[in-house]
Amino acid sequence: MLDGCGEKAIRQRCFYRRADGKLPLKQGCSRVSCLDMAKDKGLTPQAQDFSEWYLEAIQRADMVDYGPVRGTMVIKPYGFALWENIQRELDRMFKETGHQNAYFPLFIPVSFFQKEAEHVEGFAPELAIVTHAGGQDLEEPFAVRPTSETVIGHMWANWIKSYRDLPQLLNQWGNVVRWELRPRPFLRTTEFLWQEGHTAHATQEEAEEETHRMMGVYATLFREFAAIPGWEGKKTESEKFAGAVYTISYEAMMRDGKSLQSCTSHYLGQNFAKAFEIKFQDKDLEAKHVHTTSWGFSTRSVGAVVMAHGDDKGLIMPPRLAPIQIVVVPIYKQDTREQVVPAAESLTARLKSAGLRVHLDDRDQHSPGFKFNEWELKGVPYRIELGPRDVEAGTAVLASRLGGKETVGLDGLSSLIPARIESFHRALYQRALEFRDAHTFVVDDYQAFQAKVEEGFVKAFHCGEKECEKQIKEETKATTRCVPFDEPEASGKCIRCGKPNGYGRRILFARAY
RNA sequence: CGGGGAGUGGCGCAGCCCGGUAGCGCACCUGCUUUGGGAGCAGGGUGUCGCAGGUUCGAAUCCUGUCUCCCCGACCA
Repeated sequence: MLDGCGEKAIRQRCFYRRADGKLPLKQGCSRVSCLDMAKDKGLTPQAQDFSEWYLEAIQRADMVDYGPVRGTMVIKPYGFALWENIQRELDRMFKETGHQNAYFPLFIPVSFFQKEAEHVEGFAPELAIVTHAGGQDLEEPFAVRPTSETVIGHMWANWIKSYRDLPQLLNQWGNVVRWELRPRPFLRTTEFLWQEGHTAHATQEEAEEETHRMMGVYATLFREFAAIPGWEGKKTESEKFAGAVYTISYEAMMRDGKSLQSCTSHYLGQNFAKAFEIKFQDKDLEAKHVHTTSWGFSTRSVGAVVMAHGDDKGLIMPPRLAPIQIVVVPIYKQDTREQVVPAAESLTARLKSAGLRVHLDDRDQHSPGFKFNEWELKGVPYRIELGPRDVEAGTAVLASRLGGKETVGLDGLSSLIPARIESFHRALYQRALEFRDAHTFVVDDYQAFQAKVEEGFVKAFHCGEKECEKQIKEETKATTRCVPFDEPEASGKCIRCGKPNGYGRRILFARAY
């Protein structure tokens, strides 16, 4: 029999499928589909298997590879470039809101985690603990940080004496480790990169204001840069951060209708202040505990960008964050090469000096068609095709990743592209918003709830009891995502148990990553 | 940790039942012809067959042990 893509290959992301999208037969496929490869090098369609699509898309776009230890990943240059662009914008906004960067140690004494009851309970199962170092067992084992509230609290206890030392507005860029049982690249990895902000304030009001302000920064990043609409709202008791008084999150919808908790901001009250004795003397001469906050945004957001915008051709990069905003593909035969390539080079140089992130794909070993597909897979917003006919006419073909080609004059390109990038951003956001709204349902009976939660987000009333929430999760796989801030006040009966609603409005449910 | 599957060139697989010294496709390298939507031909390199024992004249293949990975469930940015 023929060999090639057996059944296992289908499951384990052999990239070659039949052109009709059907799974090849176990044996017949084999070579048949392999012969089809030349014709069909596409991704698994999203509608067929979204999670398979995701894994193929990020690997073939060359963003990521698996690390040797389970649950770890290598972020390759193309993926890291996206993260760097996210970092740059966030870091700028953190500084604009008065924060300073600092760095706290990776290793934290295990005993620190035991000082805050909820915190220890929440994080104990996923702590990686070092018990052996320097050739011998350690007297006191230390944890690899899963988050830094405890070390920072410990340091603050020394640093903060007076109300004059407040507020503390700190941010740290770094890595954390959480021993995850079911990892997926970007979405859930054992080690991940993030930013964690930590602030300490004299009053509750000020700390709560900070909690919301920073969620606002995150929302700006998502809406204005990543073009991802979402819902901001408060987490229910069972979904909040371990050790927080309350948690607010940004819930974004992926193209399979599932929710991705894309970042969180916590009001920690005086929980950590009491556990770590962070006290200050106030103006009224009283000794008081500070109020703290923390807020985090991780490389998970890279997964959000992929899953919120991508289509069957691959990624679609939001242009304000795209590592490459425009790719120039010269098209030539041997005898026209000398004519086309220099023109493409000078066009690239002009676009670069207009402040755009441009790449000239002058590889000789690939055909233009191959390059078109590859850059579409990588999600580059705009492509400029430049061939001999164009050079002669002083034009170029401008192709958008959202569809459509047009012939444009070479002279005006440097001023045309920035405007196009802005309209691309708006169109991408609009597209995501329409998708989100088309997949969000207001529901009042449990049967409809069960049906709709398979298609997207559901807004419904809930009693607010943990046990009831748990039942819903078991029965539908859906969890409470948040109590959205912009949801109008209303009253009604709990979708499942019929008791009076506990939040004064409908809350958001969805299956989540 | 419970249930299922798999470890063979970079990737995906065949070979194993019935032991005889490893093969296919893709990728990669070289050359020529190509290049406006995934190019063609010719030549070439690539393996401690997951690891450790055992059986045997001989093990990818049979036996024992062990490790790892993937999928499904309970935790999470």
